[in-house]
Amino acid sequence: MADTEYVNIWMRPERPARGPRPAYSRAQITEAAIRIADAEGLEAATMRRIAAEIGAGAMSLYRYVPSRDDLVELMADRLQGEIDLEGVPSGDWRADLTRYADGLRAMWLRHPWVATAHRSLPGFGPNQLRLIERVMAVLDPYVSIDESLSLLSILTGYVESAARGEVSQAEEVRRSGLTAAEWMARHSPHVRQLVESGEYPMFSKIVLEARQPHLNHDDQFRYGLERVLDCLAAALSAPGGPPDPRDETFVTRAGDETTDAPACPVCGAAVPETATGRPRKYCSRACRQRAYRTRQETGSPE
Amino acid sequence: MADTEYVNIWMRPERPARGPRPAYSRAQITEAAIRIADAEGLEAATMRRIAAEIGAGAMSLYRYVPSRDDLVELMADRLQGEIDLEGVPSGDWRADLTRYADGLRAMWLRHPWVATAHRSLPGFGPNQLRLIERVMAVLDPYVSIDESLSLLSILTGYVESAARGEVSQAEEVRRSGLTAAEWMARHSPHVRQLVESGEYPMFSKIVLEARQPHLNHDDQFRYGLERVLDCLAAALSAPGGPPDPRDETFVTRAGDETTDAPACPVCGAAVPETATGRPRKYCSRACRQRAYRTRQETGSPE
DNA sequence: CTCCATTGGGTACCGTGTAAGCAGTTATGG
DNA sequence: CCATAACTGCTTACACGGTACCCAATGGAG
Repeated sequence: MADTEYVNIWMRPERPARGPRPAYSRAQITEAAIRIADAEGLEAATMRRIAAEIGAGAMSLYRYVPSRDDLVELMADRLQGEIDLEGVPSGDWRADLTRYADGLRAMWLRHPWVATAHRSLPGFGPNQLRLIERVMAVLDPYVSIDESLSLLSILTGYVESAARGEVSQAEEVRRSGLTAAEWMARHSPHVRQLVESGEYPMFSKIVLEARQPHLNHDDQFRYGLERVLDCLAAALSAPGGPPDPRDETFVTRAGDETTDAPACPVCGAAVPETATGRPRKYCSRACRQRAYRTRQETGSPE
Repeated sequence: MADTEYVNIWMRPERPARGPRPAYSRAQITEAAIRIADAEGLEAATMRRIAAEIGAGAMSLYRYVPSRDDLVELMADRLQGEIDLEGVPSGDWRADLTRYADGLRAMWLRHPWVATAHRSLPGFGPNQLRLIERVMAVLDPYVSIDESLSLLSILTGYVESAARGEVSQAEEVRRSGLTAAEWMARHSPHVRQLVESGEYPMFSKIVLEARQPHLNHDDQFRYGLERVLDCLAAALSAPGGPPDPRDETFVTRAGDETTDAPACPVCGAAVPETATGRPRKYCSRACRQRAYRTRQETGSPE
């Protein structure tokens, strides 16, 4: 209930104006969490474990991050920052998008747990925003924004879907504690049984005839990627665009919350009552912080 | 420990040979769990909650299912069974795949929690196998198994990616307890701030100019789907068929397609062959027009 | 009939995220 | 200079999660 006024992790200030120097930082916590998740999976990155990693108490983390979900969001955005698109757009859209696709996939493979953390929603994190700037600029000279969004979502969809496939097998293997070969060996009886039943001819054909699944993942990926890029190339020159829409804009007026409780002067949300009955002016610690900073910056007495 | 010999849920027999009649069934439990997950999200489908739903004790479920993860797998496979592909393949591959895509997306929208449950790995469940049989048979007459796998993974990747986007917003809204309008209103200050900062021109352009994001999701989906199907169509009619995965250099060969075939001077894509065999310079009318416009603006003779 | 594998149910354990209150630490007002 | 407010990291405590283990009841096999 507390701190509900911040829509995002990104809207919430990291450091307060006064008081002792924080011993840690969001970046440090995020880094530790990523280290653990890389090694043992996202579910191993519990609050206690992360805190132990940096030598803090479990609850201390909540001084920096309002909840674990928010921490995961921080982690996800940090990951987006790993995709290096320096110099993009270069003028060669195909090369640029190949680089983007490779970078995105490589990031997924380095951090298999993104499959769990990823929300497919705009998180508005700084790294994601920077990435959007680069990638969206690639097709901008050729097509409309709407078309750019559509085409790039096809590309990103392909990359993430491919990466998800690679990653989930790796995760399965990791979780089972077996090697990849052992995993395959364990599953083969079932597969053989399915094939021998004769009920699944296409499945059997895949198992018996297909060479793709046994192929180098890199080549598999690259082949599909070329197909997708061919698709984009065709679309870049296609007549017309997406269907004509009409709708109101995303940026709407601020919410009109109606509550009878005293309103927080910073965010306007209802001020929660404390158990002690001590009157509060702000709805949360964070809002109080913000008010102080604002007062300091503006020199306002109140 | 005791049940390690079973690789899968599917390998484990549901009912023992002897003893009292079980009071419940896997199907019944799965159904109840799906009902709860549909209404309140996958995280609400706890063992205790599911058991309560069917009037059993929490631990009783473990007589039917070895773990919650396995139950989730049962649920996921049940969902695959909802995709009706009766009569597929019909001979019209494009219609078949459209039906598959629509069915897959509709299933996702009915059960938003698949985004969490889905593992992108072959689970070898009966419904998934049946689905594979139908879908893989669609392109089987035209291309190799390997090509079928590649192309269909592009399609499935697009559909799931699109559905994941729609669903995750819906889930976000559901979890926050707000209406979609309220959610947007809550986020708009941050968006506005980002736009007004001037640091993110492409993002701003999306917010201020794009109409797609506010478009009917169905239309958005269908537009991208047509693009993907166009891509498949191009691959199906590629000269000489798909590259042979056994060929170690098939990757570069796939890349060379654009240079081997005459390339469109505007977009760089391969110029498609016409049914009449009439030679073309540009890959489409739009590219020709674009080249014409450019020529006029720059005054270039060619 | 007896036997006993299997049933559904209950209790208990450990690990999770996190709310609330604690004793120190620091910046600020007087 | 001090008193104090605001903040720090930490500890305790709680509700809830999956599930290991034990139980009496049940009903088919012999």
